[in-house]
Amino acid sequence: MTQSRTHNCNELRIGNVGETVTLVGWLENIRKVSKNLGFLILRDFYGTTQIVVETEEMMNVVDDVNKESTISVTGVVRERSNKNPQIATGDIEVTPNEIKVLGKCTYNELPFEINRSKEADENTRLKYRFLDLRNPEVKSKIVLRSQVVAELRRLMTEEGFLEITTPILTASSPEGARDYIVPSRKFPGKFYALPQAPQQFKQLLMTSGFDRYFQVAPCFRDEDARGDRTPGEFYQLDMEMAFATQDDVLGVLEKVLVPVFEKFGTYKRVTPAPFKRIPYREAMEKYGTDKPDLRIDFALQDATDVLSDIGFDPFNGQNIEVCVVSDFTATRKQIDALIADVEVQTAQKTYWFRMDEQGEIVGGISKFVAPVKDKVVSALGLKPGYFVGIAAGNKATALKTAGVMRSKLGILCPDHMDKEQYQMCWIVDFPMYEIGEESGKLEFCHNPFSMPNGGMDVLLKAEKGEIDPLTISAFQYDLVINGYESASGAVRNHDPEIMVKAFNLVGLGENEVKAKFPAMYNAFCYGAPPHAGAAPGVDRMIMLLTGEESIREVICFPMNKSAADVMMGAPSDVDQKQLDDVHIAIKLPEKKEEN
RNA sequence: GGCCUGGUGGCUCAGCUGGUUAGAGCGCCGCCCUGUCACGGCGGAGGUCGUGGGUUCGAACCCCAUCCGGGUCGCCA
Repeated sequence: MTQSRTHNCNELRIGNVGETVTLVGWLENIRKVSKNLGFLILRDFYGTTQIVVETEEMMNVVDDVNKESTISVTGVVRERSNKNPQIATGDIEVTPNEIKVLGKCTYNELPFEINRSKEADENTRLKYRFLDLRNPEVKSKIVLRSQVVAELRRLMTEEGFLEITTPILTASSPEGARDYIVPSRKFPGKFYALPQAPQQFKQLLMTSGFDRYFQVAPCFRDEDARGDRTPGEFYQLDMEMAFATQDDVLGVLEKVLVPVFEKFGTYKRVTPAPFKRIPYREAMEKYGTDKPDLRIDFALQDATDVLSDIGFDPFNGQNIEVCVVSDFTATRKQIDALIADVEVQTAQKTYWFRMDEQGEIVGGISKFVAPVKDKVVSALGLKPGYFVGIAAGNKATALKTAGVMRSKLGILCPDHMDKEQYQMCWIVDFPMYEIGEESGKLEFCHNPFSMPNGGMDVLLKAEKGEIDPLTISAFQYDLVINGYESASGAVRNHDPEIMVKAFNLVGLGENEVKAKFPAMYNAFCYGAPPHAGAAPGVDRMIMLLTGEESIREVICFPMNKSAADVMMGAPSDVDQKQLDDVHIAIKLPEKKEEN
């Protein structure tokens, strides 16, 4: 390059008129008006600037350059005769003396148009992610992510937290998700694992005397993807505090997250701290989920008493949960779509009826409801214009199904859901134990690291049969924002005796604790501080801040749903030499019989 | 792994009850145009309709199998 840039493409204003400048960037578009008049749009990271070509020679230069090549333009800034108020540099244009190609785009046709890349097929976008990211709208999400992470680091540091990195190559952990494993060259037949979270390391840091730790931590889990869950890897704002209580952790996170949401959120209304704390059981009863969207202004109601015995077979002897929605205006078509939607998501049938403007029970299962109208109306407080969505089944199923219906109804009824805000709450008092669906036996509900509420006493009582272990809650909490689980944490069980007792209840003993968490158990035997922490998910936080519904939009180079990187071609074959080095023999799954 | 849904020029999509030459917009190429800004006008190239098999006089369309996406459940803090 003979001349480096003097300005970026979002910089020149009317005050620069007359200056000779050099701009560099990508040739976004050429609007050719005649043989010797054309307009080039030059785009760089910062913005765009119009270049006007007014000679046939210069036009010939431009004609040979494919769009999306990088070029350098040296010329004079001039006031535009036709200004464009839509763009920051719309008052001026540059008349070039020299146009140089810096990096040729050898293709005259692209896989998609840059400014409309979001409409293209996702695998194509991911394969050409470097082009996709040229789209300012796409790029802006990554820029915002960088700013948010910088702000989180600043605020955490301000609160006295140290950022400490923990190993990426570590030991496989027996709990939770499938591990990504890495073969060892020096230890034939043994494997490292990538951490699912720095959980044990951060607890060891507490035991080492670090008082407040955090890390923007990569976490690896070999599980299938979702719209809001990437396969493979994701990032957490992992944090832990020594000698801290649940209140201390929730307080810090409220202090850090509220300003971030206020500053970077698409919506400017953010739940003020302290956030509402909803016990797990109450959340299930009222919303049918442990991640309720509190932007929706109605809760579930139990209608078992009024509806289970109306002679409608699916309700017979079942628990009935209903969503009662006032001023309901959705069409029959929308109701059908809603019912179908809920059925797909829950594999459960749902039912409905309405009270029309004349006060008659109509639609859906009204035939069965109309005979007991008075009872139903008074029990549910119905008025003309009300809609009732119904789920039936055992208690848990009815609640869960009605919970899904509630979230769909919210979207359908703007009067009942003010979307343009962030509604945060803590779900607290998660149960410590549950009956495993497969085993039928008592199991840990979440992870076994959490301190039971009541400590040793409550475990001893459960052991003696004085209380039901299912009633024991843990100091375990989730942060829920607009229906997304956005952070999860706990007061940890730092006492080896209580830990062993907690394992005793699920039929395991000291040996199992030692075998599963050798380093942590050992460390806790040398004097551990009570400690507590949490881990907000960074990717999901950026989704909420940007309003994106696909998590892949907030990750710079995401894998596709099947956990393939179609741009880099990962996963890929490796040389036999590499396999030999790490003592790996490949045994492929047998192919299905071909007929 | 189960269920739902999709696969038609480079991109986005239409294509009816199976009917003979598979369309549109954008992009690309050529010509025209002295103030465009989603520039405009005229013309053109570009498709084995994901793949394999079947039904039929005839298949983008119907059937079977299979591959590849997306959503969802299982799974997952």
